[in-house]
Amino acid sequence: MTKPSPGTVRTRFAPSPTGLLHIGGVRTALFCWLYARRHGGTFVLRVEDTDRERSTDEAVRVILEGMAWLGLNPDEGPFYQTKRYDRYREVIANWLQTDKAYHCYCSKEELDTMRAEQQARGDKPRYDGRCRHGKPPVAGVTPVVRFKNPHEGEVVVEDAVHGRVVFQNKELDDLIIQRSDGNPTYNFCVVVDDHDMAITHVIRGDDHLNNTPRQLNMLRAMVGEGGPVPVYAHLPMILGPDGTKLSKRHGAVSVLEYDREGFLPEALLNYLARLGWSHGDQEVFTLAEMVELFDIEDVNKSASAINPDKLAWLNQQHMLLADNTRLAAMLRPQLAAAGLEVPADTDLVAIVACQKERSKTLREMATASRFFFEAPQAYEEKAAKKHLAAEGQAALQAVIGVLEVLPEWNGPAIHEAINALAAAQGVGLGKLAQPVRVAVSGGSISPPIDATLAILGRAETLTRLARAAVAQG
RNA sequence: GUCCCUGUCGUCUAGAGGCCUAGGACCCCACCCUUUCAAGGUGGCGACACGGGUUCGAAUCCCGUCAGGGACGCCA
Repeated sequence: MTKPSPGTVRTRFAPSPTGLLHIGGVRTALFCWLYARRHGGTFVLRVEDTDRERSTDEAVRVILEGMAWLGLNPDEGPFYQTKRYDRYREVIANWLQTDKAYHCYCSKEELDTMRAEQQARGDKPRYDGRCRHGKPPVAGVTPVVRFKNPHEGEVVVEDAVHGRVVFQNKELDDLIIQRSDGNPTYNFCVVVDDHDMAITHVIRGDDHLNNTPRQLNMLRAMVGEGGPVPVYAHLPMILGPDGTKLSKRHGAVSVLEYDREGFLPEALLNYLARLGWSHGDQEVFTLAEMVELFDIEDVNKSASAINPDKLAWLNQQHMLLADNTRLAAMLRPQLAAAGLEVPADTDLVAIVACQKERSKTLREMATASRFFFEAPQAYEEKAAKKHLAAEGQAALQAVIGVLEVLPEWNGPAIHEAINALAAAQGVGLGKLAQPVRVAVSGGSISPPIDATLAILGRAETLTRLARAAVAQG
């Protein structure tokens, strides 16, 4: 395949708002977006809402908000198919007139019977074309419109990820392009839109590979035999962690849920990019690197299961890379969701700085940071037993002694003071740090004690130490 | 049932006939570092679905089998 020249590439992401946008759709959107960015092209967003029964405003909202959150902004659109009905009717009228389509009066029951018979014979169920050569209108029945698919020959799909795939026209049938209620159908609208929007690369899930020959036949009805057709690229499916189809139980949740759970958009995107695509041994990619390195030719053919552990790991990798001020702003809503009030003078950036290497997500970070905002209600039993007994009490008193008189309250000063005390007493740092940790955090886990106390402030630190120093019997 | 697609560690992947004793990553385990937890470092466990060909040589090419998935709607 020849490389597209700059500025000519046009890709589209065409979700249908019948379910909430989940990571399967996001991966498709990402590859479309990356390909357009990589080749200096145009990324189009088109909402395929011709199924008016099942499309919801909520689903449309999730698509728009989700893509905005991820930064996958369209260069054109969103377009809505329901706003293009005049155009679809125009094409259908033209096809009816030029004998490329015809009215079909078959009832649902009739079609069901026909399919049942075919199944019983071991045939592939397909419309047998009984109305194809003109049948008198049936009174009181509004006909559907069917496309006249060629009977002979084959359709060749030159797929960018699967290679050449050949279908026989005799396997296809005359599909309905307009329902009896007048609404056009999916496969038809896709063809008209991809043509009208001058899409050069159709990148979508490989569940659409089987639709491609029908679409190619209709496209040729529009542009003629030698007319331009887009490059097709059918991406492998994404499966749930157990290797089965993505479902509500695992993974098929709204993409916005990942925001709520404290994932970074670039981490999700990085994770999704590595599903079916790779660049040597590299695991962590910035958005810029993905744009620079991505190519549809390097995409795999086989389906892949999502791995929540790896997503979490990648999220931490990206937090480590991210700017602390930005992370602090993202941490705020997580703290609020955890029911914590953040005083105006809190140094969230300092909290982020010491927590990000010990958190997989921002939600985890919020949870682990609770004690910065609330004094411990109780001490973790095991930790208290071990560190707040007689020996611990003495350690706390000694620490209180040096911290009370510390001239400056900052990390290095605290570090030095406690180190000096440990040296003077001839004990390891742990002997002092652990009791302090339990006293201020309520448990045995926290960032380094000097950073922790610096953030907490002198007054709060001394209050908590004093309380712990007498708390245990 | 018919047609189409896919098959490398548990998972994501590298691999374009000799660089493969099959590499990396997540997970798990051990050790190092260490003030706890992490992060980081080192090492370990662990795969070419099966059977036939082609070839001096096959994870790689061909055929078959098996397994998984998709499509077959007045859903998209």
